[in-house]
Amino acid sequence: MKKEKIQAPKGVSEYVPPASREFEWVRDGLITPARLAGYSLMELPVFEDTQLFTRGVGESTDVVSKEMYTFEDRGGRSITLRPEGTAGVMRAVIEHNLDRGQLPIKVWYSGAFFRAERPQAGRFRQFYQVGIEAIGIDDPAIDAEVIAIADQGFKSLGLKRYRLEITSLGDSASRAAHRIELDNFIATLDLDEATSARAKINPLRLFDDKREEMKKMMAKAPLLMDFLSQESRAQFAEVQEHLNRLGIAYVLNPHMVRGLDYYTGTTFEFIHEDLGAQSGIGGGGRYDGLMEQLGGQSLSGIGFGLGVDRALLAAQAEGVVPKDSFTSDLFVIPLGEKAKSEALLLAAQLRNRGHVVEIAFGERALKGAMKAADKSGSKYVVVLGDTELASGSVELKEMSSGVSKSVTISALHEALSTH
RNA sequence: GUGGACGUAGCUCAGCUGGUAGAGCACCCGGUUGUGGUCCGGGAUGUCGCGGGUUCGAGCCCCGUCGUUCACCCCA
Repeated sequence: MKKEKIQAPKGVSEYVPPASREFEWVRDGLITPARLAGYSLMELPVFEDTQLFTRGVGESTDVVSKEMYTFEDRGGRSITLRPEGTAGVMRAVIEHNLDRGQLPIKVWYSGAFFRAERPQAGRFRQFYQVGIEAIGIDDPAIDAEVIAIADQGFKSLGLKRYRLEITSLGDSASRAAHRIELDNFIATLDLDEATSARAKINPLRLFDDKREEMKKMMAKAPLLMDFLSQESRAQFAEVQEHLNRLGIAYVLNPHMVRGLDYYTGTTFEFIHEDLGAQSGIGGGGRYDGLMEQLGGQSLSGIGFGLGVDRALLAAQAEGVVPKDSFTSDLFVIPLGEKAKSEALLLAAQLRNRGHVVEIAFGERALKGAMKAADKSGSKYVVVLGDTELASGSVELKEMSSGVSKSVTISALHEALSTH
C-alpha cells in the first residue's frame, strides 16, 4: 500500500535549493545595512504569551482579532505564534532590563512570522521578515536613519521600482482631536454595512478603500496631518529634511493606514510596483506608548519590518537576482576507496584555509563525477586516483577553459589562492 | 472569512466532440581503458492532486475534498 504523501501546511513559504540561495541573498542583503549601523541581533521565540499581542498590537486590529495562530499548550497557557516582531522585542527588552542600560537599544531580528490569512501571491501563513528596533531615544534623526537603513536594504538588492511613502500620525492628542472630526465627517456619509463596521473599528481605514466612489467621498475628509501638534509637525519636518539630505526619495501619503495600533508619529511604508495586490514590501514607524503599554518604562521607539518573501518576488520581477551566486572553488573527484579517504583529508585542509571544496561521493563513473563538478559551478577540479596518490601531485583543471596543469598536493592551496 | 480560475512525468506544458497518456527540458546509462559543458544512441518515470458519482468506458462531464492562483478584507 502506498503511503499518502504528507504536504506542507497550507500557505507556508518554503525555500529549497537551488532557489533558497536567492532567499538567502535577499534576507542577508536586507539586514546588512542594519548590522553596518551597529544594530545587534535579538533571537526571540516564535511563540509568545497571547496577551503580548492582544495588549501590544491591539485587540481591534485584524491581525489580532482574526489572523493569529493561537492555541493552548499543555499547561493550559494561551500561546500565539508571533504575527509581527516588535511586540516580542519590547517584551524581551523589558524582561532583560535592557531599558536600564545604554540608550538607544538597537537590535535586529530575522525569522518566521505567522498569520492565519487566506494565502495568495506574496501573502503566506508563515512568512519571513527582517526588522530592526531603535528604542529609548526620541529624535527625528533616528527616524531618518531607520528609514534610510530599510531603504538601503532594498537598494542593495538593486530594487528600483518601489516607492517610500511617509506620514506622521502625531501624538495622542493630535490623533484624538482628528478622530472626533473624522467620526463626525464619516457620520455624514452613506455607507454600506461592512464599510461602516470598518469605520467603527478604525475610521482611518476608509482612507485606504480601493473603490473609486469611496475615494471620492473621502477626498474631503479631514486629514490627520492637519491636526498635528506644533511639536509633531516640527519633528516630522525634521525627518523629511534628513531624508532630503540623504537623497532618499519619498512621497507624503496623508492617507496611510497601518494595521497595527501602536504606531505614532513618523510612519512609513515601502511599496513595490510589480507585486499586484500584496504590494507592501516593508513598513514601520514610531511607537511611543508601546513599551509602557507592555509594563515597561515609558520609552519611545521606532522600527521596521521588511518582508523577505515579497522582496524576493520584487527582485525576481525586476530581474535583479544574481545568477550563480554560489560556486565552489574546487571539486575533488576521488577514484577508489583509498583516494576517497585522501580526498576527505585534502578537502578538510583546504576548507580550513577558507576554500569552498566539494567532493564527488558514491560510485559514479568519472564522467558522471565530472558532470557533477560542472553543475556545482566549481572553478577547478582535481581527480585523485592511484597515479596521483603515488606521485603526490595532481592535475588541477580549470573548468572554464578546460586547461589543466600539474601541481603538488601541498601546493594546491597556493594554486587556488592565486587564481 | 467571501468570490473567480486552475491542479497531467522532477520542471514547463500538450492531450481533438469522453475510448484506459505524450513533447521539450532535466535525470540515468553508453559512444573502448581516468575527465564536464556540444553532439549521437539508449533508458526509467506518472494509480492524469485525492475521494465519490454519471457512463459500456473519464485525464477530459458532475459533486466533494486538499492544494495552488487572482481579487476582496487585510498586510510583510
